[in-house]
Amino acid sequence: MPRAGLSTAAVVDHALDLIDAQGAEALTLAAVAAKAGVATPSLYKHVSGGLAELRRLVAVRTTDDLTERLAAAVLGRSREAAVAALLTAYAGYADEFPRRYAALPQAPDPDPELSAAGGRLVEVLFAVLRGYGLAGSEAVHAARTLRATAHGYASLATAGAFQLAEGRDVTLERLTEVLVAGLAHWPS
Amino acid sequence: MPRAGLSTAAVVDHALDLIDAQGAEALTLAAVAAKAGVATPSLYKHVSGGLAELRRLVAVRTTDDLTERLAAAVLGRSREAAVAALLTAYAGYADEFPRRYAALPQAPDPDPELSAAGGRLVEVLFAVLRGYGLAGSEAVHAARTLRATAHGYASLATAGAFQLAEGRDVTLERLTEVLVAGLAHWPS
DNA sequence: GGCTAAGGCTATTAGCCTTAGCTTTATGGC
DNA sequence: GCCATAAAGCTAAGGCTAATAGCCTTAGCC
Repeated sequence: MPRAGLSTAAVVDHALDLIDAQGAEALTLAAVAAKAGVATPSLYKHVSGGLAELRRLVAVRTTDDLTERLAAAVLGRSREAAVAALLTAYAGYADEFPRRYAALPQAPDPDPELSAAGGRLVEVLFAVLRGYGLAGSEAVHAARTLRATAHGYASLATAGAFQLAEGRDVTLERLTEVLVAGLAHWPS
Repeated sequence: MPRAGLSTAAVVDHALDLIDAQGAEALTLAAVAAKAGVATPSLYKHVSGGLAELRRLVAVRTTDDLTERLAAAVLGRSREAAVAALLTAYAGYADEFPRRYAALPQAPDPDPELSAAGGRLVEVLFAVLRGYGLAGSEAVHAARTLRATAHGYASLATAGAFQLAEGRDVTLERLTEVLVAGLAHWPS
């Protein structure tokens, strides 16, 4: 029995493929093992915590991917342009990988690694807010506002909540305008 | 074997109890049956679609409960007061039943009944927007903005994403102010 | 050449969902 | 008051999954 040459990262790759193709429900150790050409228990050599840890790893990977995109999008921009680019990139990621994004909240509850990934994402938001001269507690509230807005839109969009004929793009534009205006006249 | 006097609604009640107490992961037909004092297969008499349908029913019930709260909160208010009351009520519901709210996106994907429940919720938002003279397509975009904001905040709050020391209440205040201002000067 | 560690495997257990078919209870009409 | 029938429960069984235990083999290094 030749080695399959698996690794933790490769297992996560297969997991993401499964989720993207069939949704979070389809993420099962048996399915991942089949994709990897390996027996189910062998996965425990790379993902010792079993299914729960795999879900956690998927969430961390997704969050980090998203963070990278956001960082690239805001690079070299500031204020309105940065906020607009951020929201566009955020929504774009969710649009490109809807099932993956929808699977994010499936991760086990309070996890240090996932929190750290969230922290890295928030750092990008803080960087954008620096252009508005926001710091300290108000920057925290503004960052939460930014994140809540982006996540709320992405979450509803991927969940198929926007069923009326009106284009989602326009909604995102309006949302962006409201947010930009709100940051420009931040209440404090 | 005396009758347990079960009904679809009672099954959903038990499901909600389980979710509230132990999270969405704990929602299993076996556990519901145990709570109801019934053998597992008996549940199929009331929830013919099995676990998937139960999850769907839970989501519908939760959405309707939330809608009722929102409707009560905005009753007799308009404009800023209505928006503030709406967001407070929305966040309050998620805060009171965090696991139930977090379980919402677990429902099977495109479902007519759940869509209808979502539609009823959106009707409340439209009612609030009437105070702003918004109608037609712009009202749709504004309603989505409203919903995305409320859901984004609630979703992140229940997921434990707000870990810094700053109070969530203040964040919600800021979010409300931004939204109120955005609606007052709606871009169109 | 041999040792060690890592990466596979099979076998097994336990828990769950689901279907099928039987039995009992309650109810409504006569 | 009795009986037919539908609803509501049951047991039994099948199939899927995660997870653990214990074994075997490969790869690499001393």
